[in-house]
Amino acid sequence: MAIRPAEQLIHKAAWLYYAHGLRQDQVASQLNISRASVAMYLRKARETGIVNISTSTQLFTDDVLARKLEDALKLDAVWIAPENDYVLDPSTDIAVLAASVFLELVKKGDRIGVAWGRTVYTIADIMSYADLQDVTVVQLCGNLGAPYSYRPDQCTMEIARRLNAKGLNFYAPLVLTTELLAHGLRAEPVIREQLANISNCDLALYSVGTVDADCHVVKCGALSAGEMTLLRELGAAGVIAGQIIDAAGKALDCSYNRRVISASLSSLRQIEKRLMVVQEDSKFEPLLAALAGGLCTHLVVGASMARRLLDHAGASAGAKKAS
Amino acid sequence: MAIRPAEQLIHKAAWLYYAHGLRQDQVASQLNISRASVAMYLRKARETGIVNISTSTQLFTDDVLARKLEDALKLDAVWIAPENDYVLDPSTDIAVLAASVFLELVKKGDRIGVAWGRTVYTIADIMSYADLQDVTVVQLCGNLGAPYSYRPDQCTMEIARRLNAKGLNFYAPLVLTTELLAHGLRAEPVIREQLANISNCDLALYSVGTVDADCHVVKCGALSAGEMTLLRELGAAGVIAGQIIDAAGKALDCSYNRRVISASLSSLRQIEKRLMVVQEDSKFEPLLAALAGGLCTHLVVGASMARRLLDHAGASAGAKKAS
DNA sequence: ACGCCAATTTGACTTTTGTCGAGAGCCGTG
DNA sequence: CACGGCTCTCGACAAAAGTCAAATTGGCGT
Repeated sequence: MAIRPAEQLIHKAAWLYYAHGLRQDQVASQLNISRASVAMYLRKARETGIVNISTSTQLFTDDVLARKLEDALKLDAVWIAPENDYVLDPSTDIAVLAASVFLELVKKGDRIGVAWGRTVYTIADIMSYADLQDVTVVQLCGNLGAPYSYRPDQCTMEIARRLNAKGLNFYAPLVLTTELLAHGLRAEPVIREQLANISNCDLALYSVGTVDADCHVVKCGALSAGEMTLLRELGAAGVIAGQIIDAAGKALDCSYNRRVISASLSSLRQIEKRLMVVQEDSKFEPLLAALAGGLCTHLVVGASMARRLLDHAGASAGAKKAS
Repeated sequence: MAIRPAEQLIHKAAWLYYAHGLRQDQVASQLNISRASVAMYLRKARETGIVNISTSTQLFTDDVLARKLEDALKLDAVWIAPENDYVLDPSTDIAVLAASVFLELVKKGDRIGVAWGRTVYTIADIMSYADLQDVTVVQLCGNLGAPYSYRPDQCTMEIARRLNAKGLNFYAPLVLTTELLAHGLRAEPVIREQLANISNCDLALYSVGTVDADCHVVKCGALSAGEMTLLRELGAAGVIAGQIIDAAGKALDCSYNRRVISASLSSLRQIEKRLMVVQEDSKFEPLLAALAGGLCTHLVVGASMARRLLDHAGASAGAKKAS
């Protein structure tokens, strides 16, 4: 192995600056380079993850609203991203928070299941680097050949890369044309093994999808808008790991679900920590469905969604009491 | 436990600054406090560990180890050859690394002192070619007529050849039979000049030798095994450029050292960059002696040796603190 | 061997951050 | 209710960090 002077220098600069607390000009004279170069190296160090800066997310769990939601929804932990007027896109806030939360939840040696979607990919994209030994990131559901940049395998690999973990991909289409074919494919050893191992995960990361005519699964071509309309009439309430669930959080009894290659809801429920992240307020009903189905133990949402959830929980509790 | 408002502010400031990348003045206006307060909160956040800044550990194990060693041993630079399970001979790795380090340290117009030994010769042997004008390679110690392939003059000439540099040899025996003769030879103009010029070197390359019964100097016939045993009882701890040093890195007061024609330790210490390369783990004690004697500013070792050195440094630091 | 291109490094400049003393608010006490 | 003693906050200045065009270096093709 040839030594990489650049990386060597970056590392030395980062070490002296962050671990030793030297100033940049001191680092510069130590390494016989200009201070400007030191500044550049330090930026690279931050970008490449040679140094990690992480902040505690305690603030967001200590929120009164978060506590109330934990109680109301019987969740292990809830984080609420505050609404900030200075940020253009509140959903970014949620993703940033989710990334931090995710990193806090990951432990050495964990096996992590990752689903797919814009939310998950956004989280992966802003997640800071870490090096967690023996962590394995597994893909929870099949792929779609769609021209989307956030394919399941990409989400998995990107997160694995950021954590310096092992990525375990799973190359099957998310949905097949016939149930028979899906059944056969699920029986394939390489697929079966992957699916069987999902319940051994320690942590899952997913969002929930809507069931609109222009929702994610439709855009990806897994379903046509017409089929989706039909499914909604049958009770479709949300999408979890590529599967349609009803308002109770159960897998909808439909041909589509039977043609999907993905982690079963029951295996997902066996994962100890199920981190659900919801960015858009429009996902209220799908989220309720996922919560009803016990598909979530840890939740990251925005403040407005949190309030809606709490109102809803309060209202239904009140209704129950009244009845 | 509800956190106190002050702590809440610290968390918020830390979050906005570190996770969101806002500037301090933006954080200040967001929280309706002055920027000065923000700066103070951020310091508190770092001090109390609400934000964590860490340099990557697993991913750059060897680099981190090197930085720690630099700190512990007060060296200018340390390089650590990683341990690869797939390489049969780890010492080759060290030599390869040492050769590139050496080439990096050489500057135009430098004068380089080269000692001798298997390590140095191995380095010379695998060193890639370079064209360094005005570089002069000088021999640090006298020759031995032994049938070894790595005589001091060979090491010097080989390195000079590789660098396309001028080699300055020095034809005197390493050790003479009487102190008087050694004294006389050292006074010879041609020898004296060479020795006097050693402190003008910019870079030195050497390893350290052991003081076993079958060590290098014994094998070369400079000393008999019996003499070496005696010397070890007198405190011999290692061999540098043909001279015996004690555990403190000082030249051992003995007849042998007085009969040696070599660069004095004090002249070696005047060389700005002293690159020491140690391949064998068995050279631990000799290396400690050389380090104690300040005979090394740049160090290339293997990972296991590095760990031993760090353990030792940590232990002695602990002992000092305890006493 | 030569000159050209890309990448790196630098010095000078701007912006951002750290620090310090002054002052404002708060609370228990006389 | 006025008064110290206390902490917290602010404004202004000094120090440090970030940035960018220009210069240098090193590699590569002719």
